[in-house]
Amino acid sequence: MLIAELAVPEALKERYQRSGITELYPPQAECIRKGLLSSANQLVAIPTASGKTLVAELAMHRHIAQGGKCLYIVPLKALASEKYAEFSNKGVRVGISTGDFDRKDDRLGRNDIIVATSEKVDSLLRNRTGWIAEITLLVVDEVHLVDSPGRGPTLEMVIAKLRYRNPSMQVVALSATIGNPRMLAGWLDAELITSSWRPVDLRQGVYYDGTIYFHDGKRTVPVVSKNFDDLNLCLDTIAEGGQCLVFVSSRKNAEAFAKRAASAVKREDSDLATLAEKISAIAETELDRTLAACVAKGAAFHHAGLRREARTIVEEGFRKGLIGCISSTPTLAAGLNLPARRVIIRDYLRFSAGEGMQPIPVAEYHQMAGRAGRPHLDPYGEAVLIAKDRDQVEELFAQYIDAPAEDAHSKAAEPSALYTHVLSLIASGFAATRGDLSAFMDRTYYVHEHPQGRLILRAVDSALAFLVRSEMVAEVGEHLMATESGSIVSRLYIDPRSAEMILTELRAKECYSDLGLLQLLCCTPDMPTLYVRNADIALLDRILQDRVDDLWIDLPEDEDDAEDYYRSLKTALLLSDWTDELTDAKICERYNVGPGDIYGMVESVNWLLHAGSELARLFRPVFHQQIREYEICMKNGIRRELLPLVRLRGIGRVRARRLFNHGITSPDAILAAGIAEITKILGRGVAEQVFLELGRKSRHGDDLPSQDSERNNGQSTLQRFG
DNA sequence: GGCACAGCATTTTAGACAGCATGTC
DNA sequence: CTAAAATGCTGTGCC
Repeated sequence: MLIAELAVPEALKERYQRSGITELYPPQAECIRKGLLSSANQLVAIPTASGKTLVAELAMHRHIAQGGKCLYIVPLKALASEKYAEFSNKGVRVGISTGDFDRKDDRLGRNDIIVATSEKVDSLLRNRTGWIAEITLLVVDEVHLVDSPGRGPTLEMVIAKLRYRNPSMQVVALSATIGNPRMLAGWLDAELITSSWRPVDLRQGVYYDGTIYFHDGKRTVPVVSKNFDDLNLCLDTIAEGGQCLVFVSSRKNAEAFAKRAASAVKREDSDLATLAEKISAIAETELDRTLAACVAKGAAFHHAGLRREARTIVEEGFRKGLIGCISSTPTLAAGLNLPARRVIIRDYLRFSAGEGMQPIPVAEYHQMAGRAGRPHLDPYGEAVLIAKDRDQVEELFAQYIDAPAEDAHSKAAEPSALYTHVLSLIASGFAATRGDLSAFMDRTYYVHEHPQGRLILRAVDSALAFLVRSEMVAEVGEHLMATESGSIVSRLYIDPRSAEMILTELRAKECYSDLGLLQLLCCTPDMPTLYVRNADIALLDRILQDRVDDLWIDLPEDEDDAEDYYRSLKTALLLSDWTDELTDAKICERYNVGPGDIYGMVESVNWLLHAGSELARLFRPVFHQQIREYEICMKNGIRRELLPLVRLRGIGRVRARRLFNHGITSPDAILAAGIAEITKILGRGVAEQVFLELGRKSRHGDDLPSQDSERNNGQSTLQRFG
């Protein structure tokens, strides 16, 4: 089917034709034939990289041409950015909304396409964002993730909510291949499009003892390294002029492989040197330096311990063809689209808490294998599993290559998932009685899969009981309504169980303590916590003794709960070190984490600190100011004494500390010191900027105490420059 | 006594969404 | 509980 024949705007067709796209791929053509452009709901379950985005784009542009508005839901922030860039500059207005980026909500609504994560959409629904009602086309990328235990229920509820609000909205759901696409399509009232067609030939095989075995033949891999088969596979691809992606099971493995690959590849190249220099320039920790050293020789590793900048540099270096191979944890499997000639799935077993080593799901294998072969650039793609012995060759073929994809089952009946969703249904007007709640549940994938829906109704009941008990929902006769705290908790987007913990502790504590608050937040189900090593326990016990007065939560009686307790304590200590201005390098060493982990944890706790300060504002006002201030400390990684300084534009962690150590502790002191003195400390550009701002503030009379500062608890004049 | 190191025992182990209001070195 | 690599520990041999 030709692009030119399609009922979509001419401008879009011309754009495609200019970039060489003249004909649809077979699965795309099938979507058109099955009514994509005449508002039929569709579930498109086809392999990665076989043109799903184009299907969505065609449908979106058709809606926009008719005055409609499109919402594109993705599972990851990185994917949101990728899609945002992809849809932009094609003659329509595109917006993005994730926790990171947000063009203010009302402005956001002016776009034709809005790309957002599922949680963000849920949050927008909870805040009753007006433009949601204008959505005429919903695109859900990676719908099969309704199956994921943690976040699947949110996606499921968001889809159900949107369809409830906009009954005539078209739904286009994009999915990886799954075992039960018919079931999922049934839920969505969607036409099903399945296919195994791929634009680039994908050869899947198993390596054993110098040979890759394919269904239709084999390929000998030259032996370069005596001991390392994985390395030989990698070098083979590079020698052939391709690039290689190696999936391994742990960060340590990823680093170890990259080091080995680096010394084997040893490519010397000025572009590589520049790239390595870029990493060195931002390097603060040992991890960054190791990465720089590997990149200089043409190999890299990739995992969530890396800071974002470092990850981006690696991804770009690979995309440009400079880096020959990346060894990666699953970060790259699910995230960005970063194809390579050959993908090596080296570790198909991965540790899972409580279950030991588990084989990765078939779906994940496909996701990794699907990265093989860059359209228009590689003649073919190869995905290779590595067998440990001869028998395993057959096993791996059966277990992965020839295995059917897993079914996607709803996880919405998981009791832990429903607290937040039941509250949100009541607080944002989807349900006003128990009957409404159960009627709404009928619209879920869970009930579509289990028509009786017993389990989910029981989970709804127990969630509701909790919400009533903790006074977030009030039940008056038949009527269910969110209380003030319930409605705030729903909008803050934290788990009601977290909110309940925070509220009880805030109300119970006589004295405020930064560490106590951190510890509390880290005990919350919304906070990811650090792994506790054996050697940590002694250290943590000592802290437990030394800082009894600061801590808010006691070691639980039950020994089974001790691990979680230590985990949250360790996490709280890391964050406390961050606001104590320890360097990244020091924190990484002390807690055995990467800089990326620090960033992630600070981000999570910031969100909870914000929630905590909002809850305190209403229910424990004496603590409010202090929590708000500590929130700023956490954001900047500073002690309280620097608070007055970071209020200034252009002054962050480092500059504030430099000023403070020169005895300049407040904006007033800056003015008093004079521009010459400040120039000596911060340099001319920054000093001028600071004085410009100070001048502007006083002209506007902004240096008078603001209304807020009456609640100031004796903490100096923080509000002055707000 | 001190130290290098083989060889055995123990330890450790992936990822990432949300609020808010805009800018670090 | 399952694996495998990294790390820790012990004991030996050597000077």
